[in-house]
Amino acid sequence: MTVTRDTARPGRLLRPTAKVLPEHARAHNRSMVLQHLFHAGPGSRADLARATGLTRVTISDLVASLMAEGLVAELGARAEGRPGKPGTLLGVRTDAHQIVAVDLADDERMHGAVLDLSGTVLQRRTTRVDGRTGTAAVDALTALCRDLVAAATRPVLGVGVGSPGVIDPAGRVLQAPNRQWFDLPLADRLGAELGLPVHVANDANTAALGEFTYGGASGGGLLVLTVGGGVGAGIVLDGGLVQGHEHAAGEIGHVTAVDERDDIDGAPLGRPLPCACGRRGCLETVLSVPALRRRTDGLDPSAAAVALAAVGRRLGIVLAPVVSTLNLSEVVLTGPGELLDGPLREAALATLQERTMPVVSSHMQLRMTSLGEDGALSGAAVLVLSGQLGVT
Amino acid sequence: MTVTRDTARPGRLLRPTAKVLPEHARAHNRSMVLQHLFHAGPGSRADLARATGLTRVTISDLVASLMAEGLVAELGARAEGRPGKPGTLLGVRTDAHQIVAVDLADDERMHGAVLDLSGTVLQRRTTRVDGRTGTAAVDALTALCRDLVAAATRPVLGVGVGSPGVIDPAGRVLQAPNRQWFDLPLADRLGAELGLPVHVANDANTAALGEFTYGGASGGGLLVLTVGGGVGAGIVLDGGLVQGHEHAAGEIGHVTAVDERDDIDGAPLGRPLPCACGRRGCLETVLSVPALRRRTDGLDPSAAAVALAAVGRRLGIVLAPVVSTLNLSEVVLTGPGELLDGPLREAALATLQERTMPVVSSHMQLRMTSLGEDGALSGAAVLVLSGQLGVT
DNA sequence: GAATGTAAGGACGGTTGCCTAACAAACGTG
DNA sequence: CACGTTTGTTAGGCAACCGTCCTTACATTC
Repeated sequence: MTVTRDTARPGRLLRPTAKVLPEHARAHNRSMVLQHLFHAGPGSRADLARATGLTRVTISDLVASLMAEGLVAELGARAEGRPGKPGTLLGVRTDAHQIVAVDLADDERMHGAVLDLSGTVLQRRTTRVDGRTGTAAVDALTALCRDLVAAATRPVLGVGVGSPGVIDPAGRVLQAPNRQWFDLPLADRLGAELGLPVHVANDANTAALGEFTYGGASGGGLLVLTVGGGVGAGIVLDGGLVQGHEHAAGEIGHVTAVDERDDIDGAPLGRPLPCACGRRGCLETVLSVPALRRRTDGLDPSAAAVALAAVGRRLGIVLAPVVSTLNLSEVVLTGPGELLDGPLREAALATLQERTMPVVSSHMQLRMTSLGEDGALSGAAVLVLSGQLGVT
Repeated sequence: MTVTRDTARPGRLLRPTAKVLPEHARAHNRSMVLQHLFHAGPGSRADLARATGLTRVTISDLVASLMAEGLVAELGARAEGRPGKPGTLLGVRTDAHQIVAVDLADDERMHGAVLDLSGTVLQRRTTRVDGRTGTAAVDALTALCRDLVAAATRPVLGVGVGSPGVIDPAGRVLQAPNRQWFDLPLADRLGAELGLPVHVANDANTAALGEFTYGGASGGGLLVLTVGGGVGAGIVLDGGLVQGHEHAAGEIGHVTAVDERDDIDGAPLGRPLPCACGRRGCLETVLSVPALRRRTDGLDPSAAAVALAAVGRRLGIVLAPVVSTLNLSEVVLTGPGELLDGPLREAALATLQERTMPVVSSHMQLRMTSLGEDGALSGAAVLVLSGQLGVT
C-alpha cells in the first residue's frame, strides 16, 4: 500500500511533544479570527471566512463566542455600493478589556501600568524597590499588581511581567541575579495570588514582542537590543520568539566586543575593560548605559560623537554575523536616545552594511524603538494578548 | 463577563495564518505517535498513551491506521516480569518504505540515493552535471530521480532534495545562481513529473536537519556549518528550522571575517582577500575549501596547522555573537575533515569559549558532523520524513 | 491450585467542531 | 420589477476525541 498523504499541512503544528485536540484547533481558529480583526481592522464575517479559509458557518460560530466574551462587537452594516447584501462589520473591542503590565528592568523602581488592548497606557503606578530582593521583591510586585488590578476600570484579561533574567516559557524565573530570584515559579505564584492569568518573560523578549506587534515591524526577523544597566536582546523569528537551548537566547551582553588591538579610526577604545562576568571586553563594558556615560562624560560634543561612533562600530561588528545568519530585517535599539540615536547608531548601521551581504543589509533597518519608554510595558501587554487570546 | 480562559495551550500552534481542522489535529497526533516510536524505540500502546497524553483508545485507533499504511508493526508481546497483561510492542517498520534523496551541493555531480527510514543508504546513483543549468539541469535531476525511484525496492515515501540557493518552505527555488535557477517551483515541478511528494530545501538546512535527527544532537539549538565551495549554515532552533526573513537564513559566508589589521598571534592572514560578492574579507575568502587549500598547499604540517588555526580563530570570532545570541548548544562542521577537524576546529572552539559567557560556552560543543559525506543526503531524507510523516 | 490485583486492549455512547447544502434577507442592476 | 449577488443562518452529517465498561492475560499471594 503506497503512502501518499498529501498532508496539506496547515500551520506546521510545532512541538511534536504535545497532543492536539479538536478543542485546541478551535482555540487556534478563534485566535486567528481575532488576530485578523486586530491587525487588518474591522471586517464582515464573510471577509473573515475568505481570509481564514474557514466557512461562513464556522466563522459565525466563532464570532458568536467572541461576542459572548465581549471581545468583539458588531459595528453596523458596511456602507458600500456593491451588489448583494451588505455585511455587518465586526471589530475588536479594544476598550472592553484591560491588561496589567509590569516592567522590572529598572533596578530602582517597578513600573506598572493598566493598558487597553490597543496598547494604550491608561494608568500608571510605580513602586520603589528599596533594595528588596527574593520574597520581599515578589511581595512588592504582588502589591503593585493588586493595586493596578484594582485601578482597572474593565475586566482584566491578565497580567504581563517583563523581567531581567532567564525565564522559561511557563513563566518560571530560572535566574534573575539582581532580584535574587532563582528557580522561582513567578507566573504561577502571582497567578494564584491575583486569581488572574499571569505571563512572565524576559524584558528584552517582551520588548521584542512589543516592537513586533505595535512598532510598525516589517514582518521579517526582528532583533531588539535593550541597552540599560546591561545589554540584552530579544529576537522574533518566523513570527515567534526565539527561546534558545536553556531559554537563555538573547544573552548578547557578554560576547567579546573589544580586543586588545582595537583602536578603530583613531578612536581607541582603550584596553578591553574588565566585566562583571569575570572576563574582559564584553559588549556590556562599552555599550551599557553606565559604560557609555563614563566614556562620554565631560567630553565636548564632537569628541563624544567620536567615542560613541567607536562603540557603534564595535556593535556593528558583533551584530553582523547575527544579522547575516538569521537574515534579520530589523534591528531595534531601546534605551536612552541621546546616547544611542546618533553617531552610535549611524556607525553601527554603516559597519553592519560594510560587513554583510548587500542582499541582507540593503533591506535592513537599524532604528530606535518607536515605542519610547513604554516598549517593555506594551511588550508585557502583548505577552498577555498573545498568551490569552493568541494575538500577536 | 470575565474572560479567564486558561487556554491550556498544547503545542502553541504556530503560524496564525492557517486554519486548523480536527483532521489536522489527528495528523499531528499520528505524527506524534510515529515520532515517539521512531526516537524512543518500540513500545506498547499503553506506553504511547502515557507518553502522549492521549487515551489508549485513541492510540489504538491511530496505531491501527499506521499499521494499515505499513508504517508500524507489532513486534510481539513484551517479556517482562511485571504484574498485569503484558503489552504488545510496536515498532516503526523502517524497512517497509524507502526515500529518494538528492544532494545538489556539488557543482560537478548530482548525488542521489535510496534510503530506508532509518537513514541507511541502500543504493546510490550519480549524474554528471556537465555544466547544465536552468531547465537542462532540472531535466537531469528529474532523470536521476526517476532512476532512483525505479531502483527502490519498496514503496517510495517521497523525494527530498538539498540544493544550494535560497529556497522557500514550499520548495520553490527563489535563486540558485550556480544552476541558474530563479523563482523555480522545483518541488511542484518534480512532484508532477514523478507523481510523488517532493520536498526541496537549502543544502545547509537539510544538513542541519540530518544532524538534528540522526547525528546524536543534544536537543538544544544546533548550527551546522557547511564548508565546501562556499560556506553556508543551517540552524535548528526550538525544534524547527530557522527560515529567516526572505528564507535566506544561514547566509553566513559573506560576513566580514578578516579586517585590515588582523594578524593574530603572529599568523597573519594577510590583507583581506577580495570575494566573489564584490567585497573583501568575507568568511568564504578564508574558510571555503578552495581558500583553505590555497592557504595550506605546499606548507609543512606545522605551518599548515598555524594557518588553519588562524582561520579557526576568525571563525570563532564570527560565531561567538551567533552562539551567544541564540544560546546554541552545538555547532557542527561539515566538509573535508583533514582541513576542518584539527587545528581549525580546536582554535575555533577555544576562541568561542574565550569570547562567550561560560554559561553558554561550557555546555557547548563544536564538532565535526557524525554523518560524514552523507549528511546532506540523510538530511534530504529527513525532509521527506518530516514533510510526509511529521517525524523530526 | 485458586483468589486477587494490575495492566492492556477493545467496544459503545457522547461531545465537540467543522463541513456541505439549503435558505431567507438585503442590495444593485437591467 | 424581476434577477443575480452577497450575507448570514439553519439543518444534517462526518470526523475525532473522551469516558466508561468489558474481556483478556499476567504476577502475586494464600
